[in-house]
Amino acid sequence: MFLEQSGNRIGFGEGFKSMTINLKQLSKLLKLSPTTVSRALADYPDVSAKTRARVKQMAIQHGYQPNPVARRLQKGKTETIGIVITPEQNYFSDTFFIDLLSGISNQITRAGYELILGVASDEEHEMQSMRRMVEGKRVDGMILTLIREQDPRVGYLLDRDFPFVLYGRTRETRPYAFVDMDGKQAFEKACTYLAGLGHRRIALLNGEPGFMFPVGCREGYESGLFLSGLELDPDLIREWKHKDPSQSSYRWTLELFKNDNPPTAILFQTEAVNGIFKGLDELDLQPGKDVALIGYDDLEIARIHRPSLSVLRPQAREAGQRVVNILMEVIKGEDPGKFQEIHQVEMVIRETSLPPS
Amino acid sequence: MFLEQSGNRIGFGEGFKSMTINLKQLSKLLKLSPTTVSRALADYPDVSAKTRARVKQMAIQHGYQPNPVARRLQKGKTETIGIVITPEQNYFSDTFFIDLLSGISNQITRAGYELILGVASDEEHEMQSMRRMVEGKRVDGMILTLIREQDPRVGYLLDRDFPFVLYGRTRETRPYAFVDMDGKQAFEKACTYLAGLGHRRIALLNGEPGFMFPVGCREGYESGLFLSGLELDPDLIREWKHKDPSQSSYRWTLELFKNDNPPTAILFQTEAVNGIFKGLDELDLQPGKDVALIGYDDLEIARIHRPSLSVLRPQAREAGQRVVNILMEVIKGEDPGKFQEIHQVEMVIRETSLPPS
DNA sequence: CACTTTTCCCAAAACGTTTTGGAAAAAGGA
DNA sequence: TCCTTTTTCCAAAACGTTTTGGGAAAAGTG
Repeated sequence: MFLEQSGNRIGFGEGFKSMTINLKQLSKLLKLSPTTVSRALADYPDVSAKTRARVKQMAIQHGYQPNPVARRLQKGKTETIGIVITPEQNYFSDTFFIDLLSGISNQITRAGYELILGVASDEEHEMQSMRRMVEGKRVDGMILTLIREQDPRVGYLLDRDFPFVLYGRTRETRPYAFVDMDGKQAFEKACTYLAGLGHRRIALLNGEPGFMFPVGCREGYESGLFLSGLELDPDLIREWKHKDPSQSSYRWTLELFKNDNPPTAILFQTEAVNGIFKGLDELDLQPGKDVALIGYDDLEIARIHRPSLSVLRPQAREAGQRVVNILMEVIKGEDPGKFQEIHQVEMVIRETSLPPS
Repeated sequence: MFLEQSGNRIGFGEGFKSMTINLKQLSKLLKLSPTTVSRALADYPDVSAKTRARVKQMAIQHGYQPNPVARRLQKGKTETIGIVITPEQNYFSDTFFIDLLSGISNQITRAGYELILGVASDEEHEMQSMRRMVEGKRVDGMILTLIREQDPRVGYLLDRDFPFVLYGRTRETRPYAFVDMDGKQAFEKACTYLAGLGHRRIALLNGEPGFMFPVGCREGYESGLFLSGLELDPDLIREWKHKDPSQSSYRWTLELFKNDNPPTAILFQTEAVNGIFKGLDELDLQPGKDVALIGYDDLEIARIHRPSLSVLRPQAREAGQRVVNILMEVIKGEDPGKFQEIHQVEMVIRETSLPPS
């Protein structure tokens, strides 16, 4: 094997002894032009089957992979998708978000793209991180999560026609692409289910206003009550704080039971479950027995706890994959308004959804 | 403002109306060569202060930012760092990991680099994802977390002299760079503290063998017992399963108290706390009152729970920043063996570390 | 003034791909 | 056979930077 080393630069990793071959070297080895080699590997029809096979074999043998940076420059694409998360995002606290991320990441890899991650401490840095990606030409598209009702990020991206997909929805009249869970249908289902068991006082411990996801939950709750012929009692609705789900839901739980006519069931986001359990414990109420509970999101704690928690379970992985597939279409130039998906949420009945005692 | 549009390509985002200017256009505007503009912006001394100022002002005015892809190609660097996480990694389950990631991300951004994220479902895909980054020339360096005692990733990277830094340690004789928490010192401190309160039967509910972090915990535990003049009783040591911390720690908690001479205190990783609480509850033992508890990692549950949990608290953010700073040095060609940091862990005494009753 | 040094700028090359626009050779058709 | 079509390949340009290797003008020096 007389492999000429001469053309082998140092670089792409400094101390790292690059044992990789580039297109020019490979073409020299094959006694072909770089053009032909490139086109052979890309399955262009204007290279004969015989040489194509020869090229591919040699490419594999030498472990040739086109340098992605060079390809990106030529193609005028970064082949990169951006996402920004925030630590306060307690959303992140369990399997749900990592499942979403897992679906996103795998699908991006499958497309030969890269996922770059920003971690921002607050809303301002979140915007800043996104702008760096967009204006710095570091990504071809953005994925947004934990959407607010009025979300400046969406306006920003729409204004400059930059490709993006939301996981969630926002209040915005211009068309945009999103994948969302049908929180409304989910809470409606849970609410009618509980009413069907005989519950008449069903409370809602909802997410903090400002974010979009509690809106659907509330709609579903109200619709569920209505369908079951129950009155809406504002005293049975409370909202936990996003920055501190446990503490705030704990306080609201105590509050709910100061009611003359306390609830026999609570609907809530599973994030808030620790506070609820603590509150009930303090009130000497048994979860599932004295108070029925259904949470939104199947976090680990829901399965672990005794009694195990009945939940509404969104399919995070699948949603993540859809987000990416849609984003790829939008990047290709498809009309974002065509891609608006609302996914069903399944209900998992476990031990905390019994009839009232 | 007569901005010539002619040179403005479509590309870098397709439908996205690029309102950005490139070096050539900027230099034309300034009636200077691209060379001079580039060098002015990079503060080379061979451009006069006057033109440098003029260039910078114009660059800001037009929001010029060098195209990172082009720069990377020329510089022969990707300006990108890779990290691969696994969802099963329950490590990920709370603030600890996101804090680490936050420190990493911010420091990387500060350096003008990018963080690309892989999400792998298991060990095999973890390796595969890393190889794609390394062999595909997609990153200049790797960050590794959740290190195993025998970790094939480390050997792989050492073999090809590829820059990397571990958060954690492994069994490997060749020198490599790492940032680790002093788990040994932490558990020793916790153990002697409990012994100082009068506890004589201190149990260790440790992480699963195979990973590196439980090794230090155990060493510290043993050393703490020794320093306090206590005997090591193998019956007081158990290991929870990484894939299912809550369930396994629950079972081991019950097991520990079948002992004729049961423990009055338990040291453990906070990840396992739910199982322990559940086990104690079932045994009608009050956490903190009947059994002292100190966990490793200050997760949200530790602060929320009543009684609140005494913990050992590693500084994840700072560690993340150090990992990046070190990685930058290693990429520059510095000897990795020079960078081996062990960070102290502070102990936070809350309500579950009282003397035995 | 003549020579050297310093200051300031720039043209050209390079990074590793893909695309463009042929061109030579082979095959087909009369 | 001659012309047309098809097949197969390739040289050159382009993507947007930074670096290299000067070179002209200005400033110093004797």
